[in-house]
Amino acid sequence: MTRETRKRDAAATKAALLDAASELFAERGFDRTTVRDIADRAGANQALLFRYFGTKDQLFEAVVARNGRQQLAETAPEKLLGAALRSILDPSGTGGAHRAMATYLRSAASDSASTAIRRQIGDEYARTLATLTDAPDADLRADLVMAWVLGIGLVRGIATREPLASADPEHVCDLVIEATKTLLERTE
Amino acid sequence: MTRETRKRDAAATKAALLDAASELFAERGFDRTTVRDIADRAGANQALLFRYFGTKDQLFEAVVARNGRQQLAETAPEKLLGAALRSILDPSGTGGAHRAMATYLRSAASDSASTAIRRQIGDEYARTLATLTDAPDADLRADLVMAWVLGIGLVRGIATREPLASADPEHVCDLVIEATKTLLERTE
DNA sequence: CCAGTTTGTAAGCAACTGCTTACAACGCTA
DNA sequence: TAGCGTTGTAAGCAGTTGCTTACAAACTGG
Repeated sequence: MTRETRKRDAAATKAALLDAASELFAERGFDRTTVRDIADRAGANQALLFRYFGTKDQLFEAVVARNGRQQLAETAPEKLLGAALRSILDPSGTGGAHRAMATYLRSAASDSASTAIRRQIGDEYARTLATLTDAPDADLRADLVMAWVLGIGLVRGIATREPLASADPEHVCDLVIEATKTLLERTE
Repeated sequence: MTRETRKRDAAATKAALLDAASELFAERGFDRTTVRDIADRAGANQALLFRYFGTKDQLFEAVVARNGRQQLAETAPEKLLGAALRSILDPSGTGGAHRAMATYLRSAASDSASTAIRRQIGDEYARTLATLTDAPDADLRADLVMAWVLGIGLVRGIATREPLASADPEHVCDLVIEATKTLLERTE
């Protein structure tokens, strides 16, 4: 993993670039992350980034695709809301989930080619959430739930508003899930 | 207002810059808005922008301060949630409210000096919302409500997820307000 | 009418951006 | 070992960014 042991190993370099990009996009968003930063953190040369991924946009797509799928595959439908909430609420959570949301959030304002892949990830989350209600407008309600999770991540992790930012995750979870029940159970 | 009639009018130029900046920051966020764009839309010279506002950051502060206060002063506390929701849901709403939220959203990832002023605006919204409940953790619940509004704006206006993006505003309003009642009324 | 201040303009600077190119070092195969 | 595709490197290009400077034009007070 250190740079000494990785000489002439394309796969490892590729992975290192992907990892570095994943971290940086989550930390700073798309715009504020430069290809030089990514290459530096990966301990690789800038030019390799373009050789392997073509373009900064395409690198972003690769990152989002990898992280999003991974996290989604790991949680059961009825636990997705709780899991997503907890992962966004737990500051120590550097796992895939948190990073997927953070990336989504911090790059939400960038309307590059990556829009497509972002939408796709969102679709998969929403579709899963929609199975939790049998209201006729299930998809809309699922969108609203997702919006809430994202909003909480926004307020907590980026705007770092108090008291939300340092509130007890379980307490917040309770409040949101309770209110969400109202949203999901009312059948018009 | 046209450029012909405004020759040597510092106040008007300043206002035009402020207006142009307000629009552009709301449309594209802080990072993706250039000082050249702002000056162009205002029909003013770039250098004046720096003469009057000092720095791009400070211009942003001026914009956010002006818009946020203005909108907040215009709506009664108990109608703030509905108003904020409606203004974020109505695409034709080019008024101050919509713009304040959009600006907050699209520049959420930018951690420049403008962070302070953003936080301040957020505080004022949250404080108003907190008056709507008498729960001991009123501030936290207010933050959650605000997070939801912002999240909806994010999903609808930036990610443009369907079906939320083109859903009937009133219907969405009903769903959210209903669920919010649960959140605000439960006294633990 | 003339000095002095205010308002507007044009040009440019230094830093940074995504991306490219020319080339060296390496390792496999024949 | 000679040849050749793969991997890594250094330098740079063209465009954009925030911001500054030097200067012209307009207004104002004496």
